[in-house]
Amino acid sequence: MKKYDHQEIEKKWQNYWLKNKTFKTTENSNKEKYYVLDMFPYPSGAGLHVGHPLGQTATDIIARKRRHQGYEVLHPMGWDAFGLPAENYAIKTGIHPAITTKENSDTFRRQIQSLGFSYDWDREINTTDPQYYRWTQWIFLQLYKKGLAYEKSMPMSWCPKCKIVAANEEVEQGTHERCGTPVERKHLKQWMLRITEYAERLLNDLDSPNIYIIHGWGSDSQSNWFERARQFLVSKKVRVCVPDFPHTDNPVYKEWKTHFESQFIQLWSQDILIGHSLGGGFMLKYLSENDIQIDKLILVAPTIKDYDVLELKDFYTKTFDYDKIKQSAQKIAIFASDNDQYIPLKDFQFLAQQLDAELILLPQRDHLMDPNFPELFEYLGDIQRSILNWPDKIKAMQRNWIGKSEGLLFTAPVKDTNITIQTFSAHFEAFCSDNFVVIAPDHPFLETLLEGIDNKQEILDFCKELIRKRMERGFEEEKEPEGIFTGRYIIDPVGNGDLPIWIASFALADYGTGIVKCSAHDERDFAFAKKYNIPLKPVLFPKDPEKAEKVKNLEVCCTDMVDGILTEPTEFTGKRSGDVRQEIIEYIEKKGFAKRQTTYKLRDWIFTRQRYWGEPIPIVFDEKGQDYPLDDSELPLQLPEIAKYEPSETGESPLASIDSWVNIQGYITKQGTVKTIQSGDKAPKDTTIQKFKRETSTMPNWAGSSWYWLRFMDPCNEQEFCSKEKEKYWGPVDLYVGGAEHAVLHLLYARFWHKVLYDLGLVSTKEPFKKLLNQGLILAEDGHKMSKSLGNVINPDDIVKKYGADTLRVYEMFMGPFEQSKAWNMNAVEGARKFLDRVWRVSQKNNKNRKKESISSLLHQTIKVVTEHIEEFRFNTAISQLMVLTNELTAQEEISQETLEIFVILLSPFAPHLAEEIWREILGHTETVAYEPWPTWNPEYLIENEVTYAVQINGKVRADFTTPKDTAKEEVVAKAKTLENVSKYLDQGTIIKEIFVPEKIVGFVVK
RNA sequence: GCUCGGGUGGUGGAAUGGUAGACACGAGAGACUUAAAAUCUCUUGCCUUCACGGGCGUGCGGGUUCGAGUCCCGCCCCGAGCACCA
Repeated sequence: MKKYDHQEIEKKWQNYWLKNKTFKTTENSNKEKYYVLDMFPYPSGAGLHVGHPLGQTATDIIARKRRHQGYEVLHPMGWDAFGLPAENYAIKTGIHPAITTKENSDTFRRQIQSLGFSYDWDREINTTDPQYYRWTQWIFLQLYKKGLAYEKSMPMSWCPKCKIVAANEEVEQGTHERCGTPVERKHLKQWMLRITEYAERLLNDLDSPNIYIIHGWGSDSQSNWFERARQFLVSKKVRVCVPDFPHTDNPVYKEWKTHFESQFIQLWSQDILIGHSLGGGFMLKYLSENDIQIDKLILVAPTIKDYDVLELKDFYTKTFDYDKIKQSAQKIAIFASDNDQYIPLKDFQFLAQQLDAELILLPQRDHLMDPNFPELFEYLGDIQRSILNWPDKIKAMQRNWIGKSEGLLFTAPVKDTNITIQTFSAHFEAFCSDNFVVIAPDHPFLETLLEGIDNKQEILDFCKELIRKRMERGFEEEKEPEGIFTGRYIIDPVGNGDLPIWIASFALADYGTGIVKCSAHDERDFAFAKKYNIPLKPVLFPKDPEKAEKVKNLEVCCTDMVDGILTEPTEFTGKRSGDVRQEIIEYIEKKGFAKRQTTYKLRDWIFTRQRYWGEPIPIVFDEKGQDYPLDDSELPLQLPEIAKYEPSETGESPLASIDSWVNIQGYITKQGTVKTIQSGDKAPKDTTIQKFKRETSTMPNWAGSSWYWLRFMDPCNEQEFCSKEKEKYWGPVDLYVGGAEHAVLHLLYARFWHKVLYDLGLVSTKEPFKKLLNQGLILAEDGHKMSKSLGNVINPDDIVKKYGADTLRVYEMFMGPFEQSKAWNMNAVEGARKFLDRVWRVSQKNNKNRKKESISSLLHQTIKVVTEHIEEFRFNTAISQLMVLTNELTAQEEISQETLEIFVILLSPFAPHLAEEIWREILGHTETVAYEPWPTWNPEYLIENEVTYAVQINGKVRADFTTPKDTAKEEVVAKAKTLENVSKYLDQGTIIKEIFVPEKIVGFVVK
């Protein structure tokens, strides 16, 4: 027998796949598409580590299985190659980062190819390629033109020794991690992106919508296309509700309103309302009269007046509040026909105009009642494609990061001045206790506030010291808060008198308004007040008299709001504070003390780095310092060659030192963009040649990864970043797999850019990644993280060489649940190899003439389990099922061609080289196994002829027996009673209950 | 503190409320071999029993149920992420 020579086999088929472009993606619109994407790696000098193939094997298994199942699969790979390591290496060695990047990506490509992944290498992209980053720059310009990019002077961490701006993650405890020098704060102008403008949508779209379909006059949930639409949405796993409204022939608006509201607790801002005919009219009236925020309003042949039908009079006010409706929904669409027997076309046009709605006109379709409604279903399909299927953990992290909180904004005059300040409070239940105010030491308003105070300078110096200490502390929590009195008071709008304003070390300038009203009922505020002897007035007391006494004597603060009682104002006395939140808001708002306000923790995105190795920002400044976007024809704005990679003395990017690059001549086009011009050339008519300076900062390395999944759809397009047609076909990414470390930054930035492109009409979905999964961490054998310094790093090359790529793939998939961290185990690697050895031996027992098989039940069981478990990302159990089958086949003398073929196809996603070898060399096929149809299981074969019953006495198993499958219940129970170890127990009492679970359990309850 | 996971043999891990421990690693025994490796077969949660069997077992304490690793209530521990967010 031939030996299983993994080195020979794997090399052979890898070359074959590459040479024949076996995995080249085509765009066949007859097939259903599937886009499966890995988070593309940064090609570091260290090469691939064993964590990379974990996610990549999983996506490869899915991609291969989908190809077997007849999908058109997009499965690409590329390099996120801008970034610090290559630049730092360049500073040290003088080697151009492009050279390092190329070497590293070559290594990565070789390593990835050695694992047999089925990527389409014709679509490989690299973010540092000018043909790629011209589009990164182009998208930046779209943001700029939309007003989403702006310049702002920001304090940055500056290392005086390295003369370099350090990123936050490079600063450790106030010192530069590379050289240990304390960093300084330096104000530098930075480009910012207004991600905060999208905060609400980034938050809301994490939740999936509810869709409501509202029927019209004389119909119900089963009429027209409603039931089909419901089924369609249910099949796409969208929550949908099609209520039946009362008295449909004689509808009453009030009744419908009550009924509609009974269908939901609250309409959320991601919800979608679809109304047909009178259902549309109902929605128009409802949204005119109620303050509702929804995502989409879809009106299908809506009625906008009663058309003198008596029964409908109740639904139409004289005019709808079109502005209010417009503000209720993010998007409004109207489906209508030009030959509607009830409604004239001009009414639809009028409505579309009033609502700024998209009018989708379908010729000759009457009142749109046909159950077939492909246009609407396609529209709903687009909605469905935007709904996220992400781990709760990642969603929670994003919510946390966005950090929405709703509270009250109080406005108060400052005593002895003519200025007012605003304070934000999310926990205002104890507002009667507010006794002092704190302001952040770095609050920009501080100077103004202190105007006229005697010891102003002393206070400002103290603030400086507080800020210095905060920097030094870094991410450590403060042990003891510090502060100083400003000498100012506010006149409390809610009537607590004059409250002193303190500067407090714990107050944050960039959260809320940076100023807080404080009370005795917050642990931190309480500690601060005690330290500085600020008088306190507790108003909430626990029911426990002993505890209440302690609060009264200011020994402890009471943070337990639910048990507390608000003592003033009297309206609330005797109520538990947690129950009166809403009442308090109304009370305060009514009295005009404060306004509702929502704040977010999310900050705008600092989009510039003073570095060389990044995308140049395509902005220029005229001699007055006014900024202009470069004209599209100027893209890509290429990185110039440079002699020294160090940043300049002033903290500017190294690019600033290249005069010939920075200083240019050009003119302003009619569109307000700037085109450069060679000296000596003439400017077009009506324009003048001016001097400009280029922006010298580069983009952060998150930029290139914020849209790359779109480029994979159309990687060679020179006219657009991606054609609309291709985006419509491939988008969104169906499955996205990568490390959880990107839970917030990358995934939030990517969603942000995608939404901007969506708003510009350049992509068709609101969200880029439909399903997201994070692979678990692979730890070293000792359970610690793998690291060079510990010397416990496993290099995939070594495993591939010694055991083979298929072994590595099977091992990593068999280690445990995909999303869980797990430790490497060399013995288990050998176990995976032994499994493949056994498969190899089994394959030699192939007999082409053999027909019948005695193991068809197990075979079909295996098809079912492997098929289902791959889909559920339960690769470990899928493999264990293949092992069970292999062990059974090992016991067989010979194996039929058919059985072996099925087995090989099932194995091929996991161990593609071995599967291809058996498929071609043993089973004798001439084409690749990769596109063979995936086997299906026959439920009939799953049924065993014999079943085993367990017999339980009072829930404990006492015996078991096998019997033919169809044995009647009475017979099974009777047989169970005769068993020796059962009758023994039955004799000890009387049977008070018999339990029979078909094909599983016979139980007796004996007393 | 908040959020999200998780706790099952010596180990990694399996178990739509229905025979806990599939599959694999490790360990032990045997077959083949001069021998070893490889391969194949058997055993392997703990306690008890010559054996049949019995008892105990899924972090802890309760509950629901004929029956709970699984569902409910109350805790403990571990991991990850966020955190001076008013």
